[in-house]
Amino acid sequence: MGKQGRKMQAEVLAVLRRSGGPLSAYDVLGELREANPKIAPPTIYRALAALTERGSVHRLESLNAFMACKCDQHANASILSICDDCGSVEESIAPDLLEKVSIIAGKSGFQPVRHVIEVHGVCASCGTGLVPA
Amino acid sequence: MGKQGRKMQAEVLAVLRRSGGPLSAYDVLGELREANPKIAPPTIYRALAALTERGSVHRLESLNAFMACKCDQHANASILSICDDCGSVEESIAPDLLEKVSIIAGKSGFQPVRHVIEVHGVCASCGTGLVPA
DNA sequence: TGTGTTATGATATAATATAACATTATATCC
DNA sequence: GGATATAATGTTATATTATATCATAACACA
Repeated sequence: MGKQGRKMQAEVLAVLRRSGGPLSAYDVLGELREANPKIAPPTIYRALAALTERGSVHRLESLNAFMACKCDQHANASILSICDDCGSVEESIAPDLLEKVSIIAGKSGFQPVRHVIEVHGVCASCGTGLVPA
Repeated sequence: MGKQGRKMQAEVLAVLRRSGGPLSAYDVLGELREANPKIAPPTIYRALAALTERGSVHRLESLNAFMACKCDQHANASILSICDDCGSVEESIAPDLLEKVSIIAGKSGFQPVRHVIEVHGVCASCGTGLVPA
């Protein structure tokens, strides 16, 4: 992979961590271009692909965005709860649930490889007061 | 909504049904342009939005594609099993699983509104022979 | 060192999606 | 019916997301 690749990955990860929330690839690109205006999209996408593969970064498929993994225990896929009001995202780990999904998906011989579980809704702080008795 | 909107939705749905599998919005656009070359992307996206809202069509977030619902019982979100080899997609219905997902996502007060559950892997026919004893 | 392999850089462009506004159809009121 | 408001649709343009392609550079190792 080479040093430069790792360095770029570290920089991309740093940007995502600083942000705390999901960023588009072009958001990341924009930030890194402040230091180095010559960076091109494929560079970012390559770094994101490596980070995603490794589990340090999650891709939010329903948002076309990326986020640093917060749980530091990413053997398993996460359940991502996305607040449509404020854009915040929470991660939940639930290996048994993944297994249930796999079983259902696998009913007719399908072999699961990767799980995408995203839940859109309203987070606790945005939802306060919205639920009458 | 008007007659023309409904007609367009019917045509889009027909294209998706004929295909059987997932199509991108631009695939649909291409097909419909054979009959009417002047159709523009927003027309397709509006029809797809209406169909998706109604549940007749599923959006595959991890594929940026759309597919006619096959189960004709779409009160609940589906679990979509996507074969990365042949591109075929299977739908499964599992309301109890959705509820479990909701419970997990809802732990810290999050209120789920929409579930995205997609499983990538290899379908039965593509996987044949790949699993040694 | 030479040679094959893999990673990176750079350019361009493809693919996906929506903003913005003009136009047309539909409803409503008088 | 005609005037006016409302909402749906058409049209143009452009924004956003992602990748193909090929050139170049680093590396592995005989």
